[in-house]
Amino acid sequence: MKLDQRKLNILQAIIDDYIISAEPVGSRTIAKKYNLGISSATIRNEMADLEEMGYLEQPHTSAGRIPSDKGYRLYVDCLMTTRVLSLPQANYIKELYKKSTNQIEQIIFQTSRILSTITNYTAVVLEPKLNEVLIKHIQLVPIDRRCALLVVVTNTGIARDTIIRISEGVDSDYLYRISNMLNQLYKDKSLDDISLEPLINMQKNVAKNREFFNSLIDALTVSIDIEDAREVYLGGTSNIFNYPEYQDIIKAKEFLDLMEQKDLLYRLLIGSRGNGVSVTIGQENEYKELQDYSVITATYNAGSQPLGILGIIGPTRMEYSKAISVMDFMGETLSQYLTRLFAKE
Amino acid sequence: MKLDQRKLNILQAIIDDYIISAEPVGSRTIAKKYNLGISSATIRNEMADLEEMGYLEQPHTSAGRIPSDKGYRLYVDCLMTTRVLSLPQANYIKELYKKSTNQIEQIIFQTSRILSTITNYTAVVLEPKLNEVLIKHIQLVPIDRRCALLVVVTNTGIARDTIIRISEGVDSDYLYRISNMLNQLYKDKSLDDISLEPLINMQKNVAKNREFFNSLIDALTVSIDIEDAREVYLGGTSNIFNYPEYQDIIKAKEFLDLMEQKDLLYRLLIGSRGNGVSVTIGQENEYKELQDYSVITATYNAGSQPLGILGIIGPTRMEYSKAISVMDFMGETLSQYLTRLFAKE
DNA sequence: ATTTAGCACTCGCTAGTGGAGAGTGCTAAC
DNA sequence: GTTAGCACTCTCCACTAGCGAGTGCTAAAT
Repeated sequence: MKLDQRKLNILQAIIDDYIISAEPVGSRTIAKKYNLGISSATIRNEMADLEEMGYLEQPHTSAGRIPSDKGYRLYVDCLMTTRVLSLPQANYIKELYKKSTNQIEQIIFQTSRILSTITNYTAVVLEPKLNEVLIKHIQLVPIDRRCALLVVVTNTGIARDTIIRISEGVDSDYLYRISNMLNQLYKDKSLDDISLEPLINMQKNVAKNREFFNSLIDALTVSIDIEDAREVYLGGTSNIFNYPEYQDIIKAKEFLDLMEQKDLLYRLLIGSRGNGVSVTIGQENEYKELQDYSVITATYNAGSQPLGILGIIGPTRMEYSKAISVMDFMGETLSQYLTRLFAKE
Repeated sequence: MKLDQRKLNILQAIIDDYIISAEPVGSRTIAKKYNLGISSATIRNEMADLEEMGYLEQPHTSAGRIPSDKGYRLYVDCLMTTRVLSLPQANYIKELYKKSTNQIEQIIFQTSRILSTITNYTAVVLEPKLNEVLIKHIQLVPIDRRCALLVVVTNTGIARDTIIRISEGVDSDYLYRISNMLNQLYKDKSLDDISLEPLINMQKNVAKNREFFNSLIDALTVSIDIEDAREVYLGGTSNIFNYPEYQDIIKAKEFLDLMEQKDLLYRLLIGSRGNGVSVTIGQENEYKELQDYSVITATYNAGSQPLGILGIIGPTRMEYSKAISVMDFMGETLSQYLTRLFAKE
């Protein structure tokens, strides 16, 4: 069977309609609302064909048709009318960003809120990470007699701090000397090729302060495991309730439980292919738990350096056209913002 | 009318039963299940009295009674049998803490998860803050030619970082000198009595690098506004769905929207009275949005220094006895953990 | 050879009905 | 003061009937 233009028109009409109404679409609706110049009977025949080809589904006999994941895919790739964000909307977003501080976490948090508010879906935003994270500075800061803070600053603008306990003989002078040494050892080194060996050797040679070194090595190990610490920011989890397909309390709970699994969200975002905007529809998702949803992701960067990923999660019956344009714009805007922040010159 | 012992016994039985069943409790149920030695008819009379006194409510004629907020209050203050956590449960919690790192945020996050898992309610945990937050260290770290990071470390073990843009003439040597100066100015000062004046003067006197100083002053202002940045950690938001009174999708959405208002949760926790465990039932809550829920909070500290607050939010029909014992234990355990971490000697 | 009108049939949704069950309040007896 | 008995109330559930939307098929029209 061939997918001729008429079938495509009908499919488009059905999906457009279903996205708005959330009700199975019947042949008469299409015939009346969309002037395709054919009768409902003809549309009925075509719809039967489209179902056979896998683009439509019927919830039960004598109901209208709803799009399948395959149908949505075709729609997203070929059928939908692509939009550009309206100027007022674009300005609105930019305006919101102006209120941000320069704290990276603040900006990312803000982004998740803006995204969920504007799209009405649940937003997930991954904290930035450079491909090559370099250590810019390491410092041991004495807090009181028995504890100190190890602060590691990277070129992504993120500082991590870990408490370490210190033993009797360690004073702030000593900490200062160790800080200097750590800087010499690790400054401008990539997180990936940091070796703890020099520290371990040192521990062996210096008989005293053994406990302190243990603590230090532990803390450093934790601190440089940046990947582990990339926070995922969530916004608008309750938005899912706006959609009739998730009025069911069981489904709602399922969704919320998913959203609390930070590692799942992390893998979801990380796994999104390529640069720019990417759409994953229902069963296309590699995670079973998410195969009832559609996910749209977009990358953001500083200059040409990819930094992180933002995404929205909603029902497969998503307003793809609007959502994609928003994601595109947000990725772009955030990139601009961060590029300016990190500007090399 | 007098609240004699028999009335109290009946009230206790009703509340105990209702907390488990979530169904209005009838006189026959009480007569059969709890051996009070009186017939259902007598209980009926007493129940009518208790209703008149405001301790019970009737959803509709010919239904059983449910406790009012006032009833729960009496229950919590006088009637319920107080429990202590069983040893296995206590050990279980301690075991979970052993997996934590020494990163404060990690510990607090962990706490919110443990709390929500064990109680089956939604947990909120406020990041620590000392009464007197002292700056232990300030450092400007060059990231690249045009931007640097201002890192402020406090004695609470929290580092905050803010990006600042730097102008042409500023090199890492210069940043280093400024860092030293900042440390001299602000080290061991309380956040409350930090004055930006010296910096502003400096900016006036040093004609060049005006832009850099602007940026620095802004960043410092943001960094020392610690109160603004106290993160509230949430756990188990979906737990609310476990309870029949929140099966309604509209109520559920309301709840989730509340939980996204970090500032509300912040004020809720901060406003909890006194030291130790505190229970707020329904309408007792000063925030209208939360008058359908009960909140139990507990403080945690390091030594004698109060640090922060943890809380759980659930239906007014809460397992107060169990919840209170868990909160008590968790506050204690977290305090011990942090006390050891910050131990002065 | 398509396209369309007509029609019988299917299925979900809704409103209405009628017990069953749980619980109350009252009265009168204990 | 307590209790048994009873009439009454109200919710909940299952059942039914009818409506409406939509389909697929057939036969006529283009």
